[in-house]
Amino acid sequence: MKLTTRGRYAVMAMADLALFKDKGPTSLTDISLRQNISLAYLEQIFIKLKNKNLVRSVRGAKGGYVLQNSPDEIKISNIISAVDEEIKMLNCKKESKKGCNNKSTKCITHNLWDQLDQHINNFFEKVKLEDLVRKNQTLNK
Amino acid sequence: MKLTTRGRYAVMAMADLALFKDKGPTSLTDISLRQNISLAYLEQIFIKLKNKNLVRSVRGAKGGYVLQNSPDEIKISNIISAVDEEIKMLNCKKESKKGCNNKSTKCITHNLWDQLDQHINNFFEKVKLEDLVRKNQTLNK
DNA sequence: TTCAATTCCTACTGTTTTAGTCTGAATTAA
DNA sequence: TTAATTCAGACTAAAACAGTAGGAATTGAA
Repeated sequence: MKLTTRGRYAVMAMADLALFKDKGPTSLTDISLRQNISLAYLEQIFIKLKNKNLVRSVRGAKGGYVLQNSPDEIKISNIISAVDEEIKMLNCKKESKKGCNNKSTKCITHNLWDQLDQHINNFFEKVKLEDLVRKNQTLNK
Repeated sequence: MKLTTRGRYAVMAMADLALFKDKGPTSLTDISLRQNISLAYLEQIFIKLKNKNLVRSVRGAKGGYVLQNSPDEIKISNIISAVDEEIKMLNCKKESKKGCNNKSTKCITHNLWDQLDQHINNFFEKVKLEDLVRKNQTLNK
């Protein structure tokens, strides 16, 4: 799991979409203004979200994007991996090509990174878009 | 917690040091050969480890580096943060300067990243250098 | 005393990633 | 027809990353 601001923007945008999901398609212009993210950058991000079937697009005037599933079905992990590609953050690629088999001193840290990666993935697997939106609403009270 | 190969190299090198700690100072040349990390790069990394008092240096011929504490007292988190500087991986800096107070939609993801960061820190807090070395030894059986 | 092994110090560099920008085309509601 | 939108792809500035290079200082051993 790679973690960049692009991933964070994606989560913010999807949360925004969730908040306004009852008002028809949400345009990127709106999200751009509300979340203060450059429109052109959002466009790039949404192409990826669309390709991964997380959102559906409505073209033309009054168009925008709509969530493909309900917020309680969308995992944060899906959003992040949609825009940030790679799942593994630090792996043993080099060593594994040279025959890393978990038995050499070189790969003494192999398991450690593996476990951490599982940890992070697990964390984002548990959190749904719905959780963020709910949290935001209570915070706004 | 930022996670790069530099941090991983640092952990590998420290683990190597732990494995050979009974044989006097370990030279970077040795570590370089055993762990297959460039000597010059190791030098840079060890300057930082030394500045953070994780290792002690012995200059001159037959010199090298020695762990400052016993492996069961050295947390992985200390090693990584020593060489990778930053603790926070993704924060709300921009927004916080503009008055992010956890109440705005903009910072809807604020808590999420905070929690994740705690998660990761917590993970590396629990693991000690000793754990890696022990694991390596059993794996070598 | 000399030499080789070592740490120490600092500057430089090539590559990749990141976070965008820019331009323009296609689509469609009003 | 027009304005609002998505779609597409090339381009770019800056930073980070991983590593190189060159040499100075220190010190154990021959």
